Amino acid sequence: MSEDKRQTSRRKTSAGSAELDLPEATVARLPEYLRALHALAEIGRDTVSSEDLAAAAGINAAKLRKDLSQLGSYGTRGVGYDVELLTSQISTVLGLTENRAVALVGIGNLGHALAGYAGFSPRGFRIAALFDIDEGRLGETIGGLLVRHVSEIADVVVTEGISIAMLTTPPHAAQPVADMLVEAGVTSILNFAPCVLSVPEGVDVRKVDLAIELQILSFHEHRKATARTATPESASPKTASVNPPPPSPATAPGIAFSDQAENA
Amino acid sequence: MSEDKRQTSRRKTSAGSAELDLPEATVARLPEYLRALHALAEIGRDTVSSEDLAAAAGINAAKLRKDLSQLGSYGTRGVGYDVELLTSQISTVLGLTENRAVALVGIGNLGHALAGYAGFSPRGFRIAALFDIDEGRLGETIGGLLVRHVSEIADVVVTEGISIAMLTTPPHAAQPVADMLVEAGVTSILNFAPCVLSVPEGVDVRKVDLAIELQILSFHEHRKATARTATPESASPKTASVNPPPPSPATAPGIAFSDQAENA
DNA sequence: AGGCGCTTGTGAACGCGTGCACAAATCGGG
DNA sequence: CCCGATTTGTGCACGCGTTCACAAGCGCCT
Repeated sequence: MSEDKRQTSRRKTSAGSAELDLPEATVARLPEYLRALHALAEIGRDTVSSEDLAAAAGINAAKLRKDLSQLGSYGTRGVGYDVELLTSQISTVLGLTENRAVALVGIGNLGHALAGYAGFSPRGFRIAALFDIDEGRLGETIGGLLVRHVSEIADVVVTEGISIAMLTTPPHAAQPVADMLVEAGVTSILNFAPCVLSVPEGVDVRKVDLAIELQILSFHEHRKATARTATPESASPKTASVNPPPPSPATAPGIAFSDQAENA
Repeated sequence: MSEDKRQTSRRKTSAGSAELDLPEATVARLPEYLRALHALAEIGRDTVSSEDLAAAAGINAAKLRKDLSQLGSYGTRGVGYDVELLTSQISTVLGLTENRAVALVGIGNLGHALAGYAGFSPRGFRIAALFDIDEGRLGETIGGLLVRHVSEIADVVVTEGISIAMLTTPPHAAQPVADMLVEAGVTSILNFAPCVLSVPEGVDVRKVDLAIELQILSFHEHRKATARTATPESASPKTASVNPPPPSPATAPGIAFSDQAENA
């Protein structure tokens, strides 16, 4: 994400906790593998081939094997991967062994929804504090959690041991709030505000901008539309795209896709 | 996103609407440029250098120039880019000249928030229909919009001319709903459910998984933490990362970063 | 009119990520 | 004990994306 390229160039510290620097692309896929593994465990699978796991994660099998090998993973040739072991391995690498406390700043429309979202806790996170600047929201409790004033960030972040924060304020408030969070000791921010954040080195920022996602889709829509009018004879060949045949599992072998929805 | 690599390999159709196939990475950045341009226009700038615009978008200047050049853009050497012209260009390429109608399926915690989110309409989108399967929500209106039953998807998508849908259902419901949407003619889906969707060729799916974003941040937290304990002498050199110096703009030249928060 | 400074646009090198294809390894059966 | 079926782990090549550095172009000032 950030421009930080330099690594400590450490590989595997002698013994204790294996320390390794994975390619960013691999890191971004590990959570998806983890989710797929949970789904597989829930339907009773105890081992998986790379082919099956890749299908469940929506990813190329070779890519998955390379990812897991870089992780120093313990698969068994001729058999596959042990679901439980691999789950544990990835969880450890991602630092999910402890439930991480997360702060949420900006209890507006979106913040309210995230505060009540049940999908975080089974995946390693616990929303430990809510903050807003609006006096009108301060008394409110959401899911048994009190909405505090942003001026309490410094105290609460320390006492709750928070290192990750989600930012759902209006864009004009995002930078000052980010400064407060960093000052308090937060070193990772998930930014939902449509603006660029400036943070000191050592702090990671990931951005989620829903309008941007839609605009990217819009581009492809635009391209598809103009391609359709430009070459109208291509409306029949094979990719009609509108009213396709029964949307059956036309994707991959292995796991039946109706099963994969079985996760929380 | 999907595995669809083959392009129509079309470049610039003779006259009318310029047709060009941009690299995916460029497409993903164009919306960010657009947002930065809006912010610049709001503070009165009518021309921008690639350096300034890149800073406002949080991106490398050379990358920005290459992106815009691929777009066939009209900058002026020695001066920069005309803000209004460039805004219009990018908007056209992204297909944002018309306000696109978007469907939202799954009016739960998150869906409710998105339905009320004010940030879509100024960026080219209009939420035109809400759907849910839960009887309890059917009567409800959000922002003057009625929550309909999913069985009405087929009708409403056609009459409203919807081609993009956002999916905020629980994961087990995502695939069947996606099938219904595709069947109705939707060709782009923004999926918030933590599961893999199987769609026919010609349909684009983008996934937004908030827990995954947190898990990626968690990895970096884990790495930073172990690096700190492994080499405790590095706690002083320069990147203390906790309680850093006054979080001043320690990032880049060009635009003062205190200005960039001024966008809507 | 001419020169100078500034900024764009792009050619070229580099590095990362992806995908193929195969050797190595493991299990089960005969 | 050996053999074949199966699946992992990886060396290698290719392509995309990023970055640098510079030539080309534009405006302004003298």
